[in-house]
Amino acid sequence: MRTVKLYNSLTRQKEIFTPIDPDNVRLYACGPTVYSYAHIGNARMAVVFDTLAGLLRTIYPKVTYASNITDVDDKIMTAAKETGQPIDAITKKYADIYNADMAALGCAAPDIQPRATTHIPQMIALTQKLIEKNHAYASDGHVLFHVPSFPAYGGLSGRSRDEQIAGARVEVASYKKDPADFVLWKPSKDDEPGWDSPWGRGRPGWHIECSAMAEQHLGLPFDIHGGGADLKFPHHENEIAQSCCAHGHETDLAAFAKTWVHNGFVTVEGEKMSKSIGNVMLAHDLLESYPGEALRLTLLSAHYRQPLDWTQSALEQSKKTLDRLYGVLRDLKDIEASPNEEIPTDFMDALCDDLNTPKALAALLALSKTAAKDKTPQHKKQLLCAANLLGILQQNSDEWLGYTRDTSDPDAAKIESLLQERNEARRSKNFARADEIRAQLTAMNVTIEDTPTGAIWHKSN
RNA sequence: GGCGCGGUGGCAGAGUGGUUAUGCAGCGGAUUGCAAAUCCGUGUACACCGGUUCGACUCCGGUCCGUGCCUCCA
Repeated sequence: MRTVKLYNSLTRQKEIFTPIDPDNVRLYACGPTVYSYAHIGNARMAVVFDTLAGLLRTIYPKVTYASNITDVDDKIMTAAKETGQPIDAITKKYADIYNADMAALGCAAPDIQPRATTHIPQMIALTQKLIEKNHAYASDGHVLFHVPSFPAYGGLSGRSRDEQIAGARVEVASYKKDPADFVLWKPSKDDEPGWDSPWGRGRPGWHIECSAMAEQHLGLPFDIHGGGADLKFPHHENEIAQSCCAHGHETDLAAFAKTWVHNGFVTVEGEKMSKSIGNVMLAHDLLESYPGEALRLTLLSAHYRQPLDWTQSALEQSKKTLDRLYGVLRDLKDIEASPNEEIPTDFMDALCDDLNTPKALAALLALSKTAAKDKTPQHKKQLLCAANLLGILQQNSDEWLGYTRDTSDPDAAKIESLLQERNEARRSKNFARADEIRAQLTAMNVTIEDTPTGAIWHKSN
């Protein structure tokens, strides 16, 4: 059987991935807080873990992929205040948009998409457990995790508690026993969302939800926990602290999740993406002008752990690459893909080596070259299988390339008649007129190709 | 200040102790009335300085530069 190697942030090395239960590989990735449109950084996380889940599915009989939606958070409350909309309206709206946008990027829906607000009792129970075990304390309506009670704290991000305090830029709240302590539960004002709890009406801190939801839906320990690199500290560090301490695994950081996978950051045209610079690229907006597959390919064109600079030219290049691949598929239209064919070894080797998508893509391009030349059912099938694993080439090639005829298009008749006229002109060697017509069609976004069997055209976009 | 990551040909981007990454662009050619599309050919690039080695872009040390995180953040 094939094995996958993954870089484990917890051990800081590439490891051979061995499932805890080979009959059910369990994967959790931290999803978005739904207060706005998903940006290209959110999309990278979704695409990376979708691809990882897909790879694992080709190897193991069952994969359970959970990715949460955070629907209670101070940022959401702020958005509600600013827009005057109710909180649930906002979270529902943006959760739906998130799912639609990620689907457009070729991401399969996670098997489980838990929401924080439907897991409040589990979070309260977990918090109580931590208090019972003296890892947390109630203070001034808050419940805080007491970091000094967990000497192993900091193991994921590799920083000692003292270092954090030295580097802290934030004022220490008075209700904290220790500057590093973090909130498990906090009180809500009357106009804020809240739930009854043993500590009064309040709402959960950010980190506890993932601990509670991962435990409930996947069981502990589970195989892989993922998310953006920036979540390593404090979010993932705190998840580990909560979950390990609640279950008496104070010395074993892997008692929550065995393998930690973090994707790198996305910059935009060389700059950090931020609201103040105004360069936040929203998946939703990009999908207006580019197909989801082009966005997806761009996100997979760098290794997932490397930083990715999002540029217009990278996006154009992805589009071009897809055009060429679809062109190959179009040439193979009449070839029936052979029913069962293995995914090519070098392609799989690349993906299995810590999800090396750029290398896999190179293998796929080599494969497309072979397929275009040999035109065999086997090669076609291999190409389709490999592309499927990357989540590309899922569409009809004619449609992608603009060869399909939309009869409702008001230009269609005009294009046809111009093409006719050009054919006439060419036959009578009136090339000046023929070129004039081509220029006219080019202006209409129509590209002509003269083939041995006659001229064909497609819409260029 | 602390912890981390990275500097590869015009651009994007893998990888390796000694052998072509790949793609885009460019250049040359085939094809075409001219194009388009396609095909063929074409680039000894690995920040700098030392060290280890028969041999380093790849390992070690240092320098410079860029960048991320340090309790809002995918």
